[in-house]
Amino acid sequence: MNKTEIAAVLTEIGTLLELKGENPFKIRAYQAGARVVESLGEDELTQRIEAGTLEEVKGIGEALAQKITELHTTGRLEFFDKLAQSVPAGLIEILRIPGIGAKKARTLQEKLGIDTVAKLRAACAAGSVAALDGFGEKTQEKILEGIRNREAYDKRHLWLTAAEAAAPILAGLRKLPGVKQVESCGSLRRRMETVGDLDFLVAMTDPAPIVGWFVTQPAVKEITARGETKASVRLESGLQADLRLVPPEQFVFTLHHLTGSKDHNVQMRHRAQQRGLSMSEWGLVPAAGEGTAKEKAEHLGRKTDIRTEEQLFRKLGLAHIPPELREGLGEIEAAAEDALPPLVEEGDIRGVFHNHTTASDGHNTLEEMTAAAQALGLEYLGIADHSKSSVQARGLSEERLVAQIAEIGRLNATKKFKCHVFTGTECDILPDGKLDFDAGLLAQLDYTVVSVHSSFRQESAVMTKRIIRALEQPHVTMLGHLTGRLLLEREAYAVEVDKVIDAAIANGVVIELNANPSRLDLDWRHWRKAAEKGLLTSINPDAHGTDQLAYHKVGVGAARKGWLTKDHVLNTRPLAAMKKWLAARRG
DNA sequence: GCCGTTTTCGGCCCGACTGTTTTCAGTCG
Repeated sequence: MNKTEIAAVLTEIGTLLELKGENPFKIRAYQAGARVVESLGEDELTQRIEAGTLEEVKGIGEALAQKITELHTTGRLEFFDKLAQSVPAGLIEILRIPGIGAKKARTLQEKLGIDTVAKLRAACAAGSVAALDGFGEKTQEKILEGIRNREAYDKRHLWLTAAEAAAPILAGLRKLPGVKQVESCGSLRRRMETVGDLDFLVAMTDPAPIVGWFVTQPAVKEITARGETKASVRLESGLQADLRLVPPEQFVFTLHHLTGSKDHNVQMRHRAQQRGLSMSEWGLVPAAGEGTAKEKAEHLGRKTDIRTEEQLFRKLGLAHIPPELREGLGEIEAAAEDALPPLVEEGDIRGVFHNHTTASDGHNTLEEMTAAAQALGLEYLGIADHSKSSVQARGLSEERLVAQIAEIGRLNATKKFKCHVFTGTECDILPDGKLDFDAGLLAQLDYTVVSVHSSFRQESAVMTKRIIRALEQPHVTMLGHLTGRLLLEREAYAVEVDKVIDAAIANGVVIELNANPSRLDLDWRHWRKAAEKGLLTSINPDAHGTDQLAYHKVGVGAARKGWLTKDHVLNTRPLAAMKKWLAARRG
């Protein structure tokens, strides 16, 4: 089993234990274990299992190490099989209905024999759920509503979709009287590739009008909770949006808390404890003494001199950790040693490669794309239309590509645009690893992106060999969307990413960070290690229209999550340096 | 089940909101 599959089993064990009413801390240990396994490299996991050093990893003890090893080597786990048999499969689905936790799910099963969503719906319709102790009419109605909406509500949303939904709400909140500070938190602020819900935090003096404004926004479909300092709504798109209101002196603590991630927060609280402090959304207060964290924070509130996250981190002896890095993957250790990298920024991007025009499946002409790139302040634009085998995308024949090279040459010569256009292609990697164009033609281009667009279902070893073979061909500049995933739509194809990374480094090939919001491929989780090994990336919008050229900004978010600096990103180089680099690469 | 510069046992975050209660349990984040 690979690490993703193992992590899924550990997570499911956690869920099953929850349904059995097990010790909550044991459940948390399995969930934490799953996250730790997911964060390890595939190679590292294998090596540790072989060397028996799995227990050295924080969060994995004797029991988890044994179970992970069994899963990795045999692909099965007796403990899990027995556990799964003892819990009806339908209960897990019932647990996903909002308002139903482990306790309620168990009650439903024990008292009414409910172990599927269908039975639950029938019981609600018959009114027998409302008659249970601890349940009532409203709960029953909420469950029915939850069953009706679960598809839309379960869904996560692309980062850009969430960002676009959040923008008008943020802007509106900022304009309200009495509002001092506003920020969106959670995975949106951490720039995760997908977002489950929106979290808005407001520093203010009078909550009532703000809550009133929030729940009456045009995009609001349903109000799910409305209190003094909190409100939750469901937007038309299915996105949930939460609002939190705090006094100004508490803002920074709640901002950090709601930004997360959970793992990061756990580690931060631990660090605070080591310093005799207690950290929470309420404040950073002495751990000793009577009273809750909230009471102490309220008592100290006006006296605290911490107003920014920089100050909050400094109080714990840490350099400022950008939100993108707060995943509990070593950022606190690095911040303690002042070893956090200076992350690449949107403004560092000087030009973009891998863009399409109407010559293949783009929506805008060469000139329109160039004008749009210039309007974005970019110094250069790389065209990379599809090659002949991508028939569905009107891939260019050799003749049409030669004609396009000439056309781009003429456009550059007119000096009509300050933005320079580089000639290129997105050349198909054929199923056997050969390229769709021969080396003679590729040599005439400024650069070549090679990508897989067919035979997605090849075995992992075959796919890996196929891609590596392509990287070894002359005149290959970059590898496009390494795994071919489409977020929330299509899984990555089976491929050994680490081996492809090593081959790219060996052949001096760049691996793109495809910045299309549905791709963000190669995934940010790989970049830190890959960059340390010497891999270079290019943040490519893969724009199929002028409106998509700015996708590189989304890609910068993913690059930042991957700990990348300006030096790791090829297209932060100015035009002259870029020309020189490409010329040297062509040899 | 994990962890330890309070180290092998006893913690492990905790408060808001809801719906059900009649003082609180369950869920959620």
